Amino acid sequence: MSDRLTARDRRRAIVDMAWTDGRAGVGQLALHFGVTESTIRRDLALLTSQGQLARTYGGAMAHGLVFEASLGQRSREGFRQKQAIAAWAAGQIGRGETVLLDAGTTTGQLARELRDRDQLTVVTIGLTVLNELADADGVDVLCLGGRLRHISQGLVGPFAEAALERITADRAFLGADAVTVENGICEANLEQTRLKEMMMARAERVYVLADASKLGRRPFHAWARMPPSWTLVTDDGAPPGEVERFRAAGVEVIVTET
Amino acid sequence: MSDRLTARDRRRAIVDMAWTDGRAGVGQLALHFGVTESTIRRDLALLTSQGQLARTYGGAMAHGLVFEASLGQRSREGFRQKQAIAAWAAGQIGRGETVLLDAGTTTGQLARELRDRDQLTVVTIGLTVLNELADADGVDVLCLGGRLRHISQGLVGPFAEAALERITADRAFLGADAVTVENGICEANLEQTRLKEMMMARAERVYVLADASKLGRRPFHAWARMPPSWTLVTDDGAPPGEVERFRAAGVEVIVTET
DNA sequence: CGTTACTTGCGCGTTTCGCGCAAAAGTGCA
DNA sequence: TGCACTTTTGCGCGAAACGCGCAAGTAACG
Repeated sequence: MSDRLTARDRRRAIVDMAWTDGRAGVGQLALHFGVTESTIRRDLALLTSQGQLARTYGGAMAHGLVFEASLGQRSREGFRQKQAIAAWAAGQIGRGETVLLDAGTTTGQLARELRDRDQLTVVTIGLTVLNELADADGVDVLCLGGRLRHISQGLVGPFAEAALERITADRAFLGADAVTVENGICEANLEQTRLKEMMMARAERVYVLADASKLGRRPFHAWARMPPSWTLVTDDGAPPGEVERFRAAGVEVIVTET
Repeated sequence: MSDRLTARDRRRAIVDMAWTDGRAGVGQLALHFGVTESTIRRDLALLTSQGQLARTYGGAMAHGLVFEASLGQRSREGFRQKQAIAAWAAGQIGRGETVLLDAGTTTGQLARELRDRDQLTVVTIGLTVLNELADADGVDVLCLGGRLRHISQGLVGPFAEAALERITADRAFLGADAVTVENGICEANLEQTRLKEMMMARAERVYVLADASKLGRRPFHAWARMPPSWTLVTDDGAPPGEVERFRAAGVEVIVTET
């Protein structure tokens, strides 16, 4: 404080302070560095535009990375639908059960619903799921491991497959890029579909969580074969005809109300 | 929008919108719900006090869980030190290498330094590391899997151990609850120390990242045996005598300047 | 039906913000 | 060293956002 720092150093120090204390006030910072509040405001504006801080009234706060990453990009659309689907799914899970959770925003929502449970074991390959349950002391969380797919924030590959062979679950909740009556779950590549097939094989009951926008689409050409019996959970934006076709094919379909 | 919602519903909707869009403005919300900005401000104040939102200038944003979890509790103290240690460690890592990263805040910082790298493989059991690298497209990230320890945000157990047997790394960077000259790394239980021993065995070079506060303490009674040669990275808050004792014992010691 | 608790809109004074401008400090080059 | 150029800083001012109190309106409950 005795001598003035350069602008860059001061800005880095501001970020540090915000990270350390969680929050830093304009006046407090101005006093600390011996500069005007204007200067601090300019710094905060710059740092905010760089995404290093989040501006608050009268100061700034640090904001985590995961937030931007996992939420900002994808779960923008269809939050309500996913929320409704997740809520229904959470209702199916009883005490003492072991459930298998796929990667994805919907399963992330489901994990969020499970945060306050206890006597529950969650096995997952999803980073969003892990984060939601990071502080859920009552929930036993098992991560299968694997290579991280940055796009889907999920783990795939041999580690996950090897670990899967060593566990079973009461229920498996899977996401999907798309679902059709004829072929089942569609994903970007075979590595993912193989993993999903294995997850389905290791669970007594299989649920596919897919909001209405996922039904009937065929964006890719990798498909996971479905077990004899499974449940599709979607929202009331699903075309009734499409729902009927699934039911006619022997699939149990749950339509949640948003 | 045609009809007015109840206050509680509106507040829940606000939280949803903030989660979905990442951020919601006061004016925008007021318009959306057909109420005054005052009302919105009151809602935001309430929701903020409940910890559901973070207030910003002119609106509010959802604040992730990770923030509260990883920052709020632990990395408060010693941020600068950990930062310096992590920066030095990052400097050791070259292109094309495979590095093993332990769980912990310091290794999380190290991961942060590696976000912009490419041609780099990171193998880890730390949730903080995964989160830092979730969007690092250039970095191959492998997660070993295991049971999640909520306290340390790290994975332990058979899955991690089994996966470790199938890989090796150029360097391993480990955290520690404490380090002593006589016994090496101290942790809360044997499960963790065993995992650390295995990680050390699978890497060519071993670095222990421990800020000054960790040196010489003995908070627990589980110890990991150290390899013949390893490097201790600490900060300049370390007592010179302590540093000398490590050096006398044949340990390479790096003292970073904060 | 009356009481109670809650919610909402409005007005007001206060705090904070952002921007423009000119002085000061730092940077690079001959 | 001296000079031109860029960056940074302080200050003033109008605009925006904020919190608070009050009165009217609305839902909850016995």
